[in-house]
Amino acid sequence: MIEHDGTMTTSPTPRRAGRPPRTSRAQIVAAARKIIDTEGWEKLTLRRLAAQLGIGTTTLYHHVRDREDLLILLINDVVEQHPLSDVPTEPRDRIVAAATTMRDALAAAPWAAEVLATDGFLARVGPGAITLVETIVAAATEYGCTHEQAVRVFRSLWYFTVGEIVVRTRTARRPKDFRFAALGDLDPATHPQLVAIGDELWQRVSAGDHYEESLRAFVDGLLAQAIG
Amino acid sequence: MIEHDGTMTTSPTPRRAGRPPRTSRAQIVAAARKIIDTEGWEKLTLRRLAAQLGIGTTTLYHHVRDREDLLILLINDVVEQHPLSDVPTEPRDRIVAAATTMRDALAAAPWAAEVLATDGFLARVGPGAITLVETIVAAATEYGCTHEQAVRVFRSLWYFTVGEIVVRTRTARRPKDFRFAALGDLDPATHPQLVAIGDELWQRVSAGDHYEESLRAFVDGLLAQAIG
DNA sequence: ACCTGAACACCGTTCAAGT
DNA sequence: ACCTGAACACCGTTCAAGT
Repeated sequence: MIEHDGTMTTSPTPRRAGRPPRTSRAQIVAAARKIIDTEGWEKLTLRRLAAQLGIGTTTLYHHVRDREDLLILLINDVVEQHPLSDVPTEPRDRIVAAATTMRDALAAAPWAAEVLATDGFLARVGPGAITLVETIVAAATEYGCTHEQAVRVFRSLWYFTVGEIVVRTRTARRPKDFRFAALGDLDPATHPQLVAIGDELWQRVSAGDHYEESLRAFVDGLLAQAIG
Repeated sequence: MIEHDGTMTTSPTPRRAGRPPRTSRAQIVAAARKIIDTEGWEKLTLRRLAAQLGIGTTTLYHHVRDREDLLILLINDVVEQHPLSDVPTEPRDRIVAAATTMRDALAAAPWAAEVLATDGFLARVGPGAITLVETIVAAATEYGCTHEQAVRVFRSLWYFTVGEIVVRTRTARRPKDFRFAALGDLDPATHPQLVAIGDELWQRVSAGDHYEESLRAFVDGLLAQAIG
């Protein structure tokens, strides 16, 4: 059956009776990562993955519930590889560090945007991600938030992070000759500021990474609103 | 050919020579909305849409570039139906009003989450959405932001809004018996705050709509960071 | 207990041809 | 200029059967 605890079935520990498995979840994750790295994540299908593993497609269904389960498995793998290091003592900085770690892990998984837009994601996150949630909630509480306020702080930052990842992923895939829009072609009478800004500045700002700076503004705003 | 200006081909205005079209973009949008409303948005495929219109599937490709183009067409339609009303005079409130309008329009389009996670979205938004962008950027400028800061303010709020929509959509589709996670089952030694919060409070806070409140905190934080 | 091929029920998109 | 059916090249998932 499916081990949701991530147990590797190649473990030498004696298991339930029956035919021993030839395929482990660890092997599946490794093969999936190989496909993603060499062919691109869009090419990751259950059929290809089975072929890569040299097994029948339907065999995969003994190890993952469905395609979504596979993607979440991969996300948890990536999060596990991005541990929170150098935890700051100041609660405010700790929130920023934990959220930035979440962002960096998701940014390293180009398929995150698709997973985040599907059902039941938060229900299946692994221990690594849960620890980041605890870190943020605990820091907010330490700062003086009630439990309810702390949960709201987490959710707000989670929305911001998910949005940044979704938009970032889309932008990265964008063809080179892409232009946000012809801002210069807009009517200056109705859109004076966008015309004044122009395509060049817009694109330059969009290309920059201002996640942490905006995150800090958000944290400050949320904590000020909660504590006063 | 494809009219990206949204011109209805049923218009009585004389058009380029040739066989007159039997299908208009307006008809396509109407048929798509009917499928979404009656069968659910997941059932909206090009094949079904063509069947609904009583035309061949391939005929659709004369009116929309591809599936993504269709979805963006639908988004623009929804945004057009959610105009920004009662524009506040105070810049800060104007930003909040414009962002909330964006959110409300996207929340009314259950397929928005998928579109937002695909390529080239911002490049194809219609006039209604562009006006909301101008409103936010202009208000930030009026408050004292430079153009660069104003663009950053918009992008930050856009991330937050996209994330809220993506997470909200997923949560809405979630089966009734869903539980975020068994927070009570976590080890109190490693996750004391999450255990203390518990499933009941977490779910209650998650179910609530705190978009505008958090948005206001974000706007305050961003403007304070920019202006000091 | 684990693995399998065949089959089911679909997709989006392209192409050459019709009116 | 507009419309079309057939075909291409796939999908995820289920099922009954094998070892």
